Amino acid sequence: MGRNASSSSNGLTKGAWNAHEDKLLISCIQVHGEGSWKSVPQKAGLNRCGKSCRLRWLNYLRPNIKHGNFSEEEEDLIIRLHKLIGNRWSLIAGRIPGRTDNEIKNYWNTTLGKKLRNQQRQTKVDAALPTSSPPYKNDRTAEMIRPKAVNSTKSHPRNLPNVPSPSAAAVAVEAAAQKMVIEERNNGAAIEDWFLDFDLDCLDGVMMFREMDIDGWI
DNA sequence: AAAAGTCGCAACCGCCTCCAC
DNA sequence: CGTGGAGGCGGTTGCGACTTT
Repeated sequence: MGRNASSSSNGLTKGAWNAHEDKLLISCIQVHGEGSWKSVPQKAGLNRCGKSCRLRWLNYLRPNIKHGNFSEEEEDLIIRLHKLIGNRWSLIAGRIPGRTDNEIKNYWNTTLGKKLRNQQRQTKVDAALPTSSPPYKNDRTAEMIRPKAVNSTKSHPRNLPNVPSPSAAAVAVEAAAQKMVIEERNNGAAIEDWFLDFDLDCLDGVMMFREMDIDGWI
């Protein structure tokens, strides 16, 4: 799968990696560590650019990377995180041990996104039928928002979720997400991580409120 | 059996931020 | 303070594998 090996205009090899190249890269990193990627090709004796080496290592060769099907728990977590923070794949990947941002992104673009769109469509059909169950009931993904692609979310820090009113928990999520933006700018990843935990708790709160609302409790 | 269509995923591209100078 | 290079990220592409007709 992937692309055939070919040479770029600057003479560097492009396309699919072969077993020999993988071996060279692995042994280089075992010896020198994940230091400066620019110097890795030279150290490893590879005719690749540093970026390509980095990508190959991070997405495929790195130890403890899980390959294969996503579990239901992982799927659920991806959906929840995506709802919360949008297409920030590296951040999502950081929450799912053994999965890479690229893999999650691919999974989303192929399997999950499609699945959710189908569910959404089904929800609309159900909603149109007078005897159908209320929307959202037992469906955490009914309001999935797929943010339009932007060049870099670093310059557009958040695609904030449109959590439905009138839930008080929704307000809390919104506020926490806004705070994340500010704190991210000011203090970096540690704070972001903390707020992500907080937001996940809030998201559970939103779901609870929503179901209570549907059930007529509030 | 073979052509056409679809899917899945590794890898590339281009933009952004960070940081050393 | 401005600049340039490196690393990181998300979007997109290319192509083999698989499925359908």
